Amino acid sequence: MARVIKERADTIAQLAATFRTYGFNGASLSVISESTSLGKGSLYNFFPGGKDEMAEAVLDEVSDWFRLHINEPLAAAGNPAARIEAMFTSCEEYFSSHQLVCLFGAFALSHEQKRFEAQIFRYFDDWAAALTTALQDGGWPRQEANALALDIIAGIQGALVIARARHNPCTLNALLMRLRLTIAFESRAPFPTESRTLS
Amino acid sequence: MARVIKERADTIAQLAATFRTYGFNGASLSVISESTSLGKGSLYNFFPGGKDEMAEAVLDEVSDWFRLHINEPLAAAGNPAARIEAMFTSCEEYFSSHQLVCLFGAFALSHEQKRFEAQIFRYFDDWAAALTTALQDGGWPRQEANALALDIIAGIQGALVIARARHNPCTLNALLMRLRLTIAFESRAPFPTESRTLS
DNA sequence: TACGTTGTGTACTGATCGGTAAAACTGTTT
DNA sequence: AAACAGTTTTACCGATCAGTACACAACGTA
Repeated sequence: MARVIKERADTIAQLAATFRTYGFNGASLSVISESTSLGKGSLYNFFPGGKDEMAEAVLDEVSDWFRLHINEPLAAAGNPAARIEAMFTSCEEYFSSHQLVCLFGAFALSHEQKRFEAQIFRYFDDWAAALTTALQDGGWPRQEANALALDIIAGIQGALVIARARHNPCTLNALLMRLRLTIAFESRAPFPTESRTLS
Repeated sequence: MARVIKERADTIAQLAATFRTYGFNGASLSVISESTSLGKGSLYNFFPGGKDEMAEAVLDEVSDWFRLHINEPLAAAGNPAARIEAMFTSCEEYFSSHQLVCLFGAFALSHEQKRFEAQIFRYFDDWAAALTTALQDGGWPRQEANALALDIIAGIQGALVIARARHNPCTLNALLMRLRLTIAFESRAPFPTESRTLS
Protein backbone atom coordinates (compact mmCIF):
# COMPACT_ATOMS: atom_id res chain seq x y z
CA MET A 1 0.00 0.00 0.00
CA ALA A 2 1.33 3.43 -0.96
CA ARG A 3 1.63 5.39 2.20
CA VAL A 4 2.44 9.07 2.11
CA ILE A 5 4.14 10.51 5.13
CA LYS A 6 3.19 14.08 5.78
CA GLU A 7 4.17 16.80 8.16
CA ARG A 8 1.92 18.99 10.21
CA ALA A 9 2.57 22.06 8.09
CA ASP A 10 1.44 20.28 4.93
CA THR A 11 -2.08 19.91 6.22
CA ILE A 12 -2.73 23.45 7.37
CA ALA A 13 -3.67 24.85 3.98
CA GLN A 14 -6.21 22.07 3.50
CA LEU A 15 -7.51 22.57 7.02
CA ALA A 16 -7.96 26.26 6.28
CA ALA A 17 -9.87 25.50 3.10
CA THR A 18 -12.09 23.07 4.98
CA PHE A 19 -12.88 25.57 7.74
CA ARG A 20 -13.61 28.21 5.14
CA THR A 21 -16.02 25.91 3.34
CA TYR A 22 -17.78 24.27 6.26
CA GLY A 23 -17.13 26.58 9.20
CA PHE A 24 -15.75 25.37 12.50
CA ASN A 25 -18.76 23.34 13.59
CA GLY A 26 -19.55 22.11 10.13
CA ALA A 27 -16.03 20.80 9.64
CA SER A 28 -16.44 17.49 11.43
CA LEU A 29 -13.46 15.25 11.98
CA SER A 30 -14.68 12.91 9.27
CA VAL A 31 -14.93 15.81 6.82
CA ILE A 32 -11.48 17.01 7.85
CA SER A 33 -10.14 13.50 7.62
CA GLU A 34 -11.39 13.18 4.07
CA SER A 35 -10.28 16.62 2.90
CA THR A 36 -6.79 16.13 4.30
CA SER A 37 -6.55 12.45 3.34
CA LEU A 38 -5.47 11.85 6.91
CA GLY A 39 -6.94 9.46 9.46
CA LYS A 40 -8.04 10.63 12.84
CA GLY A 41 -4.94 9.12 14.35
CA SER A 42 -2.68 11.22 12.16
CA LEU A 43 -4.70 14.34 12.83
CA TYR A 44 -4.43 13.84 16.58
CA ASN A 45 -0.77 13.09 16.18
CA PHE A 46 -0.24 16.52 14.61
CA PHE A 47 -2.86 18.32 16.65
CA PRO A 48 -3.19 16.67 20.07
CA GLY A 49 -5.59 19.40 21.09
CA GLY A 50 -8.12 18.31 18.49
CA LYS A 51 -10.21 20.64 16.38
CA ASP A 52 -9.46 23.61 18.59
CA GLU A 53 -5.76 23.25 17.98
CA MET A 54 -6.33 22.78 14.26
CA ALA A 55 -8.33 26.00 14.08
CA GLU A 56 -5.73 27.81 16.15
CA ALA A 57 -2.97 26.65 13.84
CA VAL A 58 -4.97 27.77 10.82
CA LEU A 59 -5.64 31.19 12.31
CA ASP A 60 -1.95 31.53 13.14
CA GLU A 61 -1.02 30.67 9.59
CA VAL A 62 -3.44 33.24 8.20
CA SER A 63 -2.12 35.80 10.66
CA ASP A 64 1.41 35.13 9.54
CA TRP A 65 0.44 35.50 5.91
CA PHE A 66 -1.23 38.83 6.55
CA ARG A 67 1.61 40.08 8.65
CA LEU A 68 4.06 39.27 5.89
CA HIS A 69 2.05 40.29 2.82
CA ILE A 70 -0.22 43.03 4.16
CA ASN A 71 0.84 44.58 7.45
CA GLU A 72 4.59 44.75 7.01
CA PRO A 73 4.41 46.22 3.50
CA LEU A 74 1.84 48.72 4.76
CA ALA A 75 4.12 49.92 7.52
CA ALA A 76 7.32 49.77 5.49
CA ALA A 77 9.03 52.65 3.74
CA GLY A 78 7.94 53.85 0.32
CA ASN A 79 5.11 55.74 -1.32
CA PRO A 80 2.13 55.54 1.08
CA ALA A 81 -0.46 55.50 -1.71
CA ALA A 82 1.38 52.67 -3.43
CA ARG A 83 1.55 50.70 -0.18
CA ILE A 84 -2.18 51.05 0.32
CA GLU A 85 -2.87 50.12 -3.28
CA ALA A 86 -0.74 47.02 -2.76
CA MET A 87 -2.90 46.13 0.23
CA PHE A 88 -6.05 46.31 -1.85
CA THR A 89 -4.50 44.26 -4.62
CA SER A 90 -3.21 41.61 -2.23
CA CYS A 91 -6.56 41.40 -0.48
CA GLU A 92 -8.38 40.98 -3.77
CA GLU A 93 -6.08 38.19 -4.83
CA TYR A 94 -6.08 36.50 -1.45
CA PHE A 95 -9.81 36.45 -0.84
CA SER A 96 -10.68 35.71 -4.47
CA SER A 97 -8.54 32.60 -4.29
CA HIS A 98 -9.79 31.65 -0.83
CA GLN A 99 -13.52 31.20 -1.31
CA LEU A 100 -14.26 34.86 -0.57
CA VAL A 101 -13.95 34.06 3.12
CA CYS A 102 -11.88 35.81 5.74
CA LEU A 103 -11.71 33.23 8.49
CA PHE A 104 -11.32 35.91 11.13
CA GLY A 105 -14.37 37.74 9.87
CA ALA A 106 -16.40 34.55 9.68
CA PHE A 107 -15.32 33.49 13.15
CA ALA A 108 -16.08 36.95 14.52
CA LEU A 109 -19.70 36.58 13.40
CA SER A 110 -20.03 33.07 14.76
CA HIS A 111 -19.98 31.37 18.11
CA GLU A 112 -16.22 30.82 17.72
CA GLN A 113 -15.76 34.50 18.52
CA LYS A 114 -15.74 33.42 22.17
CA ARG A 115 -13.13 30.72 21.76
CA PHE A 116 -10.73 32.67 19.54
CA GLU A 117 -11.48 36.16 20.76
CA ALA A 118 -7.86 37.13 21.42
CA GLN A 119 -6.58 36.01 18.02
CA ILE A 120 -9.47 37.67 16.21
CA PHE A 121 -8.96 40.92 18.06
CA ARG A 122 -5.25 40.88 17.34
CA TYR A 123 -5.71 40.21 13.63
CA PHE A 124 -7.88 43.26 13.10
CA ASP A 125 -5.89 45.36 15.53
CA ASP A 126 -2.60 44.66 13.78
CA TRP A 127 -4.14 45.31 10.41
CA ALA A 128 -5.64 48.59 11.57
CA ALA A 129 -2.36 49.69 13.11
CA ALA A 130 -0.42 49.01 9.91
CA LEU A 131 -2.98 50.76 7.74
CA THR A 132 -3.06 53.70 10.13
CA THR A 133 0.69 54.02 9.76
CA ALA A 134 0.41 54.14 5.99
CA LEU A 135 -2.37 56.72 6.13
CA GLN A 136 -0.40 58.87 8.55
CA ASP A 137 2.57 58.66 6.22
CA GLY A 138 0.17 59.86 3.54
CA GLY A 139 -0.57 63.01 5.49
CA TRP A 140 -3.58 62.09 7.57
CA PRO A 141 -3.64 63.20 11.19
CA ARG A 142 -3.23 60.34 13.63
CA GLN A 143 -6.80 60.20 14.91
CA GLU A 144 -8.39 60.57 11.51
CA ALA A 145 -6.03 57.99 10.04
CA ASN A 146 -6.96 55.59 12.80
CA ALA A 147 -10.69 55.96 12.18
CA LEU A 148 -10.29 55.80 8.41
CA ALA A 149 -8.25 52.61 8.69
CA LEU A 150 -11.08 50.96 10.58
CA ASP A 151 -13.56 52.22 7.99
CA ILE A 152 -11.55 50.60 5.23
CA ILE A 153 -11.06 47.29 7.00
CA ALA A 154 -14.76 47.18 7.83
CA GLY A 155 -15.47 48.02 4.20
CA ILE A 156 -13.37 45.08 3.04
CA GLN A 157 -15.08 42.71 5.46
CA GLY A 158 -18.47 43.98 4.38
CA ALA A 159 -17.50 43.59 0.75
CA LEU A 160 -16.76 39.93 1.44
CA VAL A 161 -20.18 39.47 3.02
CA ILE A 162 -21.94 41.01 0.04
CA ALA A 163 -19.77 39.19 -2.50
CA ARG A 164 -20.63 35.88 -0.82
CA ALA A 165 -24.31 36.79 -0.58
CA ARG A 166 -24.36 37.50 -4.30
CA HIS A 167 -22.23 34.51 -5.06
CA ASN A 168 -20.34 36.82 -7.34
CA PRO A 169 -16.58 37.41 -7.05
CA CYS A 170 -16.76 40.55 -9.21
CA THR A 171 -18.73 42.26 -6.46
CA LEU A 172 -15.63 42.14 -4.29
CA ASN A 173 -13.57 43.87 -6.96
CA ALA A 174 -16.21 46.50 -7.55
CA LEU A 175 -16.66 47.32 -3.87
CA LEU A 176 -12.93 47.42 -3.24
CA MET A 177 -12.48 49.68 -6.25
CA ARG A 178 -14.92 52.16 -4.75
CA LEU A 179 -13.28 51.86 -1.36
CA ARG A 180 -9.99 52.84 -3.00
CA LEU A 181 -11.59 55.82 -4.67
CA THR A 182 -13.06 56.94 -1.37
CA ILE A 183 -9.58 57.37 0.03
CA ALA A 184 -8.24 58.96 -3.11
CA PHE A 185 -11.15 61.36 -3.08
CA GLU A 186 -10.93 62.29 0.55
CA SER A 187 -7.17 62.62 0.49
CA ARG A 188 -7.49 65.43 -2.03
CA ALA A 189 -8.27 67.56 1.02
CA PRO A 190 -5.16 66.78 3.11
CA PHE A 191 -6.55 68.51 6.18
CA PRO A 192 -10.08 67.26 6.72
CA THR A 193 -12.50 69.76 8.20
CA GLU A 194 -14.07 68.96 11.51
CA SER A 195 -17.34 68.26 9.74
CA ARG A 196 -15.87 64.95 8.69
CA THR A 197 -14.39 63.96 12.00
CA LEU A 198 -16.14 61.72 14.46
CA SER A 199 -17.99 63.86 16.98
CA MET B 1 -48.01 20.68 36.31
CA ALA B 2 -48.25 24.14 34.80
CA ARG B 3 -48.23 23.69 31.09
CA VAL B 4 -48.05 26.70 28.82
CA ILE B 5 -49.53 26.36 25.41
CA LYS B 6 -47.67 28.32 22.82
CA GLU B 7 -48.04 29.11 19.18
CA ARG B 8 -45.46 28.81 16.49
CA ALA B 9 -45.00 32.57 16.20
CA ASP B 10 -44.11 32.87 19.88
CA THR B 11 -40.98 30.82 19.46
CA ILE B 12 -39.46 32.54 16.45
CA ALA B 13 -37.84 35.39 18.35
CA GLN B 14 -36.15 32.93 20.69
CA LEU B 15 -35.11 30.77 17.77
CA ALA B 16 -33.57 33.81 16.13
CA ALA B 17 -31.64 34.67 19.28
CA THR B 18 -30.39 31.10 19.52
CA PHE B 19 -29.20 31.05 15.91
CA ARG B 20 -27.50 34.40 16.41
CA THR B 21 -25.68 33.12 19.46
CA TYR B 22 -24.74 29.63 18.35
CA GLY B 23 -25.00 29.72 14.58
CA PHE B 24 -26.95 27.18 12.58
CA ASN B 25 -24.76 24.17 13.26
CA GLY B 26 -24.01 25.15 16.83
CA ALA B 27 -27.69 25.45 17.66
CA SER B 28 -28.41 21.81 18.35
CA LEU B 29 -31.95 20.67 18.99
CA SER B 30 -31.20 20.27 22.66
CA VAL B 31 -29.91 23.86 22.84
CA ILE B 32 -32.95 25.06 20.94
CA SER B 33 -35.21 23.00 23.15
CA GLU B 34 -33.76 24.60 26.25
CA SER B 35 -33.74 28.17 24.94
CA THR B 36 -37.33 27.94 23.78
CA SER B 37 -38.51 25.89 26.76
CA LEU B 38 -40.07 23.56 24.26
CA GLY B 39 -39.67 19.83 23.91
CA LYS B 40 -38.68 18.23 20.66
CA GLY B 41 -42.26 17.14 20.19
CA SER B 42 -43.48 20.72 20.22
CA LEU B 43 -40.68 21.92 18.00
CA TYR B 44 -41.42 19.29 15.36
CA ASN B 45 -45.10 20.02 15.71
CA PHE B 46 -44.44 23.66 14.77
CA PHE B 47 -41.63 22.99 12.36
CA PRO B 48 -42.09 19.55 10.75
CA GLY B 49 -39.11 20.27 8.52
CA GLY B 50 -36.78 20.39 11.51
CA LYS B 51 -33.93 22.84 11.89
CA ASP B 52 -34.03 23.88 8.27
CA GLU B 53 -37.62 25.00 8.60
CA MET B 54 -36.85 26.79 11.85
CA ALA B 55 -34.04 28.73 10.21
CA GLU B 56 -36.20 29.50 7.22
CA ALA B 57 -38.95 30.84 9.46
CA VAL B 58 -36.45 32.97 11.35
CA LEU B 59 -35.01 34.40 8.15
CA ASP B 60 -38.51 35.15 6.93
CA GLU B 61 -39.31 36.95 10.16
CA VAL B 62 -36.15 39.05 9.93
CA SER B 63 -36.91 39.81 6.29
CA ASP B 64 -40.39 40.97 7.23
CA TRP B 65 -39.00 43.21 9.96
CA PHE B 66 -36.53 44.82 7.58
CA ARG B 67 -39.12 45.25 4.89
CA LEU B 68 -41.42 46.99 7.33
CA HIS B 69 -38.92 49.08 9.31
CA ILE B 70 -36.12 49.67 6.81
CA ASN B 71 -37.01 49.11 3.18
CA GLU B 72 -40.52 50.53 3.05
CA PRO B 73 -39.59 53.73 4.95
CA LEU B 74 -36.56 54.09 2.68
CA ALA B 75 -38.67 53.92 -0.45
CA ALA B 76 -41.59 55.95 0.91
CA ALA B 77 -42.25 59.65 0.37
CA GLY B 78 -40.54 62.32 2.44
CA ASN B 79 -37.15 63.93 2.86
CA PRO B 80 -34.61 61.49 1.39
CA ALA B 81 -31.87 62.46 3.85
CA ALA B 82 -34.25 61.90 6.76
CA ARG B 83 -35.27 58.51 5.38
CA ILE B 84 -31.66 57.43 5.15
CA GLU B 85 -30.91 58.75 8.60
CA ALA B 86 -33.86 56.71 9.87
CA MET B 87 -32.32 53.63 8.28
CA PHE B 88 -29.06 54.17 10.12
CA THR B 89 -30.84 54.76 13.40
CA SER B 90 -33.05 51.69 13.01
CA CYS B 91 -30.07 49.54 12.09
CA GLU B 92 -28.13 50.73 15.10
CA GLU B 93 -31.00 49.94 17.42
CA TYR B 94 -31.79 46.63 15.80
CA PHE B 95 -28.28 45.20 15.71
CA SER B 96 -27.33 46.63 19.10
CA SER B 97 -30.25 44.79 20.64
CA HIS B 98 -29.65 41.64 18.61
CA GLN B 99 -26.17 40.57 19.65
CA LEU B 100 -24.49 42.63 16.90
CA VAL B 101 -25.37 39.87 14.47
CA CYS B 102 -27.12 40.12 11.13
CA LEU B 103 -28.28 36.57 10.52
CA PHE B 104 -28.15 37.06 6.77
CA GLY B 105 -24.61 38.34 6.94
CA ALA B 106 -23.53 35.54 9.25
CA PHE B 107 -25.19 32.91 7.06
CA ALA B 108 -23.64 34.44 3.94
CA LEU B 109 -20.18 33.86 5.41
CA SER B 110 -20.96 30.32 6.52
CA HIS B 111 -21.82 27.01 4.91
CA GLU B 112 -25.52 27.90 5.21
CA GLN B 113 -25.02 30.27 2.29
CA LYS B 114 -25.70 27.24 0.07
CA ARG B 115 -28.90 26.21 1.79
CA PHE B 116 -30.44 29.68 2.10
CA GLU B 117 -28.87 31.31 -0.93
CA ALA B 118 -32.12 32.61 -2.38
CA GLN B 119 -33.34 34.22 0.84
CA ILE B 120 -29.93 35.76 1.53
CA PHE B 121 -29.70 37.19 -1.95
CA ARG B 122 -33.18 38.64 -1.74
CA TYR B 123 -32.56 40.26 1.63
CA PHE B 124 -29.60 42.26 0.40
CA ASP B 125 -31.14 42.89 -2.99
CA ASP B 126 -34.33 44.34 -1.51
CA TRP B 127 -32.35 46.46 0.90
CA ALA B 128 -30.11 47.77 -1.87
CA ALA B 129 -33.08 48.55 -4.07
CA ALA B 130 -34.82 50.53 -1.34
CA LEU B 131 -31.68 52.46 -0.45
CA THR B 132 -31.03 53.15 -4.11
CA THR B 133 -34.49 54.67 -4.39
CA ALA B 134 -33.82 56.98 -1.46
CA LEU B 135 -30.47 58.04 -2.88
CA GLN B 136 -31.99 58.71 -6.29
CA ASP B 137 -34.66 60.80 -4.61
CA GLY B 138 -31.78 62.67 -3.00
CA GLY B 139 -30.38 63.59 -6.38
CA TRP B 140 -27.95 60.81 -7.16
CA PRO B 141 -27.96 59.43 -10.68
CA ARG B 142 -29.35 55.90 -10.90
CA GLN B 143 -26.11 54.04 -11.47
CA GLU B 144 -24.16 55.97 -8.87
CA ALA B 145 -27.00 55.58 -6.35
CA ASN B 146 -27.04 51.86 -6.98
CA ALA B 147 -23.31 51.49 -6.35
CA LEU B 148 -23.37 53.78 -3.33
CA ALA B 149 -26.24 51.79 -1.81
CA LEU B 150 -24.16 48.63 -2.00
CA ASP B 151 -21.19 50.49 -0.48
CA ILE B 152 -23.30 51.51 2.48
CA ILE B 153 -24.85 48.10 3.06
CA ALA B 154 -21.43 46.48 2.82
CA GLY B 155 -20.16 49.13 5.23
CA ILE B 156 -22.86 48.23 7.73
CA GLN B 157 -22.12 44.52 7.45
CA GLY B 158 -18.43 45.18 7.86
CA ALA B 159 -19.11 47.38 10.86
CA LEU B 160 -20.90 44.46 12.47
CA VAL B 161 -17.92 42.20 11.84
CA ILE B 162 -15.51 44.69 13.41
CA ALA B 163 -17.83 45.48 16.31
CA ARG B 164 -18.10 41.77 17.10
CA ALA B 165 -14.37 41.28 16.70
CA ARG B 166 -13.73 44.08 19.19
CA HIS B 167 -16.53 42.88 21.41
CA ASN B 168 -17.50 46.53 21.62
CA PRO B 169 -20.96 47.82 20.66
CA CYS B 170 -19.70 51.42 20.46
CA THR B 171 -17.62 50.46 17.44
CA LEU B 172 -20.82 49.91 15.52
CA ASN B 173 -22.06 53.38 16.35
CA ALA B 174 -18.74 54.97 15.48
CA LEU B 175 -18.45 53.21 12.13
CA LEU B 176 -22.05 53.93 11.21
CA MET B 177 -21.54 57.56 12.16
CA ARG B 178 -18.67 57.81 9.71
CA LEU B 179 -20.67 55.97 7.06
CA ARG B 180 -23.39 58.62 7.43
CA LEU B 181 -20.87 61.41 7.09
CA THR B 182 -19.48 59.83 3.96
CA ILE B 183 -22.84 60.25 2.26
CA ALA B 184 -23.38 63.71 3.65
CA PHE B 185 -19.94 64.71 2.48
CA GLU B 186 -20.26 63.26 -1.00
CA SER B 187 -23.76 64.59 -1.47
CA ARG B 188 -22.50 68.13 -1.13
CA ALA B 189 -21.52 67.72 -4.74
CA PRO B 190 -24.92 66.78 -6.20
CA PHE B 191 -23.43 65.87 -9.56
CA PRO B 192 -20.48 63.60 -8.92
CA THR B 193 -17.65 63.95 -11.36
CA GLU B 194 -16.62 60.93 -13.38
CA SER B 195 -13.49 60.66 -11.25
CA ARG B 196 -15.63 59.16 -8.53
CA THR B 197 -17.60 56.77 -10.70
CA LEU B 198 -16.66 53.17 -11.13
CA SER B 199 -14.58 52.79 -14.26
C1' DT C 1 -70.41 15.88 28.70
C1' DA C 2 -68.15 14.04 24.52
C1' DC C 3 -65.09 14.87 20.62
C1' DG C 4 -61.59 16.41 17.47
C1' DT C 5 -57.72 19.40 17.13
C1' DT C 6 -53.69 21.08 18.67
C1' DG C 7 -49.88 21.22 21.70
C1' DT C 8 -46.73 18.59 24.99
C1' DG C 9 -43.58 15.09 27.39
C1' DT C 10 -40.95 11.05 27.16
C1' DA C 11 -38.63 7.44 25.27
C1' DC C 12 -36.46 5.83 21.55
C1' DT C 13 -33.80 5.20 16.99
C1' DG C 14 -29.63 4.89 14.00
C1' DA C 15 -26.06 7.88 12.72
C1' DT C 16 -22.49 10.73 13.72
C1' DC C 17 -19.96 13.44 16.92
C1' DG C 18 -15.06 14.38 19.12
C1' DG C 19 -11.72 11.83 21.04
C1' DT C 20 -8.73 7.57 22.59
C1' DA C 21 -5.87 3.40 22.42
C1' DA C 22 -2.82 0.52 20.50
C1' DA C 23 -1.05 -2.32 16.90
C1' DA C 24 1.35 -1.90 12.47
C1' DC C 25 4.10 0.42 9.47
C1' DT C 26 7.95 3.78 7.84
C1' DG C 27 12.39 6.03 7.59
C1' DT C 28 16.57 7.08 10.06
C1' DT C 29 20.30 6.09 13.09
C1' DT C 30 23.46 3.17 14.94
C1' DA D 1 20.17 -5.67 11.51
C1' DA D 2 18.47 -3.96 15.61
C1' DA D 3 16.61 -0.07 17.83
C1' DC D 4 13.99 3.90 17.73
C1' DA D 5 10.86 7.93 16.93
C1' DG D 6 7.47 9.43 14.18
C1' DT D 7 3.41 8.33 11.26
C1' DT D 8 -0.70 5.73 9.97
C1' DT D 9 -4.45 2.43 10.29
C1' DT D 10 -8.04 0.34 12.60
C1' DA D 11 -11.14 -0.43 16.06
C1' DC D 12 -13.40 1.41 19.59
C1' DC D 13 -15.58 4.65 23.37
C1' DG D 14 -19.39 7.38 25.50
C1' DA D 15 -21.93 11.42 24.23
C1' DT D 16 -24.67 13.78 21.40
C1' DC D 17 -26.77 14.48 17.02
C1' DA D 18 -31.39 15.11 14.16
C1' DG D 19 -35.41 13.01 13.84
C1' DT D 20 -39.59 9.72 15.06
C1' DA D 21 -43.38 7.50 17.63
C1' DC D 22 -46.87 7.77 20.56
C1' DA D 23 -49.40 8.39 24.70
C1' DC D 24 -51.29 12.15 26.95
C1' DA D 25 -52.95 16.99 28.23
C1' DA D 26 -55.19 21.30 27.11
C1' DC D 27 -58.37 23.72 24.41
C1' DG D 28 -62.58 24.97 21.32
C1' DT D 29 -66.92 23.40 19.88
C1' DA D 30 -71.07 21.08 20.33
